[in-house]
Amino acid sequence: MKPTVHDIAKIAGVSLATVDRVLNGRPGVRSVTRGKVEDAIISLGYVRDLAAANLAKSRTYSFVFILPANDNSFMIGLTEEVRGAVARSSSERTDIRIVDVPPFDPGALVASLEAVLAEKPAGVAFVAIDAPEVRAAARRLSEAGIPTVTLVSDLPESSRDHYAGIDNIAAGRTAGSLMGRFLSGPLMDERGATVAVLAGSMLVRDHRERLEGFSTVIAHAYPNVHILPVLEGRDDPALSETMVAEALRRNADIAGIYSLGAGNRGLIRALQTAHGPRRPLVIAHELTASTRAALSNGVIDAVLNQDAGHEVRSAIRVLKAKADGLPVLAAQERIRIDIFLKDNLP
Amino acid sequence: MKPTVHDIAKIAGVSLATVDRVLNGRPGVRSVTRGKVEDAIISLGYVRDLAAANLAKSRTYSFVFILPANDNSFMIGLTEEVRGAVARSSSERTDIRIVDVPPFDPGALVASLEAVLAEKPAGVAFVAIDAPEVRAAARRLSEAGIPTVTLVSDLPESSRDHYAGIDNIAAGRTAGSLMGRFLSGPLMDERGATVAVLAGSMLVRDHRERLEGFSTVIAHAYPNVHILPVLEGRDDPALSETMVAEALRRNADIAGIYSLGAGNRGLIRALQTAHGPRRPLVIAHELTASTRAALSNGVIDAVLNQDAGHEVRSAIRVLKAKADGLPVLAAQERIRIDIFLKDNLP
DNA sequence: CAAATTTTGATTTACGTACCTCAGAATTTC
DNA sequence: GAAATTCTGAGGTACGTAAATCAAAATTTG
Repeated sequence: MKPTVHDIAKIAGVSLATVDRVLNGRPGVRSVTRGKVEDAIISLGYVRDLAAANLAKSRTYSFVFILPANDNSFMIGLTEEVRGAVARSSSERTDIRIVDVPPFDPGALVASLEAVLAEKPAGVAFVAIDAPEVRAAARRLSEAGIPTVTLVSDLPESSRDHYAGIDNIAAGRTAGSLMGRFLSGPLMDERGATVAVLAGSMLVRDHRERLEGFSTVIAHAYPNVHILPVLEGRDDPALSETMVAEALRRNADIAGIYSLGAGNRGLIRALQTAHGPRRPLVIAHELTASTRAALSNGVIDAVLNQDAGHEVRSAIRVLKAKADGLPVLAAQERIRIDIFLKDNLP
Repeated sequence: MKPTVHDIAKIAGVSLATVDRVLNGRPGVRSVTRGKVEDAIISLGYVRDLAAANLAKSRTYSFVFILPANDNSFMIGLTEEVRGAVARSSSERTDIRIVDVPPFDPGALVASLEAVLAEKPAGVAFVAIDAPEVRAAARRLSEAGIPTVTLVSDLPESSRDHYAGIDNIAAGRTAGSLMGRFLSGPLMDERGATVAVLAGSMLVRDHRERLEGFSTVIAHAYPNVHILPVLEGRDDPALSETMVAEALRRNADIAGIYSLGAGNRGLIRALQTAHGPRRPLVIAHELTASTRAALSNGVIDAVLNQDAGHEVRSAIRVLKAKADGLPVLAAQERIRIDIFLKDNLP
């Protein structure tokens, strides 16, 4: 039988009330008595029954998810996943609220974080923007004892408790390695090969990190692959399309394209209308309806993906664990970089 | 406020006892009364509080994991993951027991399943062997109302409730696609390229399926890649090593090796001692200490992996859900094929 | 040493559900 | 219409913990 508070009281020779005071850190216990109770807890190997405790407290975990009101497929999918979690939340004693913020706007994010801080939720998840004022707001949350998790985009060297997202440098390295290997041979002559990079904005940390990883691997392992200046398409379909089309026109010898942002719809349109000597090798990020279709019909060769559903569920698990002061299973919470070819599409 | 049984009683105009009889399918309720209660349940949107119910029943889920006593790294890791789950199980109202069976022995597996059936656990997970008698034993379990999950290796067209493992045909296709792309160019001349396949045994379903996927992609997309007859190394390090060494000696032009079983330690040793004109391109399965090292230092080029921890946790979640009659979140329970290059090693 | 303060015990109620008993009401059977 | 049977209500206890009250004991303070 699992030991209960009653067993502790019996072994320690104190009353239930005292055990309760020790367990819940309430005042009014001499240190000698506290010691006796703690010894009993250890010797019995007591672990609090969380289900019973939550029932007694009639506790619900109230979490807030702050999400950018972005219109790209990935962010829409992410929001959808959080909605799904909201739908399931009642049966899991969680009460999840979604707060929308304008995208790429540190000030708005800070304002949201402040507003959220005021209502003292049991935990906050947000898509970070890498700015000092955001870091300061995160610090105020953690100083108020509110567990915080960054989602998709991290805020390193801050007081966040956890990051639910992929390692973007590793993602860029992986893209670089695939690009190098796929290009070696058929698409590369003795003069080397030229590769274009399409990003959203170099102001966003994820994009910077992916480019960094990509460039590093290319420079070290595939020195005869040349990377053109980055095209910043602001994750906008129309802008991305014209930029890519323009680049293809100007550089007939583009052998590969790495799309590290969310401008894939435009990229795909540009590729479908272009008619160069040969189709460039394309590696993109995020499996959406359009990238999936492009992968199937050979317009895109590989897609690196982060599973938004996993990220959301992981964020919730971590927030819950932190709220309960429980340890986090690191292996379970590591968000993986999925590599999809047309052959392993789910 | 979430509705409770008390609210149902009030709305339906019956007593708590009657509500309880309806909710738990106990006899002694006229169909008219039952209807009133059911209407109230629906109109209130009542959902039973599982935590409270389990507390009242002082219920623990008793699950049994039947695992082959195999000595390869993957199975050892899998067992380790189940052990970890056992360690955590007390705090999750689960009581998991591990049963060892001799590997590759359908009779022994059936005997274990029978023995387990006798003790009526709340759920069973087992690594299936594709044999009619195993299928029959699984049927008896499900007829007894015991949820069953196959782990790592499936038993298709059986009465199992769920399969916690990867799609091995897709894994083989992915390996084929990577092999074809990586080979095209530097390692392939106009005469094409030769590829060797190292398997454990063609009697095991996973291995057959991986080979099937691999061969299909190669035949369709890379017709000038030739696959040598499969080497069956029985997942034994020594045997695998001699078979690979022998093959390399006989076929100096082997450009690629696909290791789809668990004979990687032997394979790596053979590769390290061989000194052909150029290193073959190697794709293997399962990220273990040895494949990880080989990936880092370039002996292996890509590793396809299934995360044993995820499989075990998924199996437990599914068994729990089935035991409670709850739906399963398919997206969460899909086990993915991880592709590791040296650049995205975790 | 008395008064004030702190510490502890005993007891109770509550959370939402399960399960049991027993009495009384309603219905069916003869 | 009486007897047998089936249904229903009222009430209780339990699961393991939280949280509160109030009295009694121990300790510290003046």
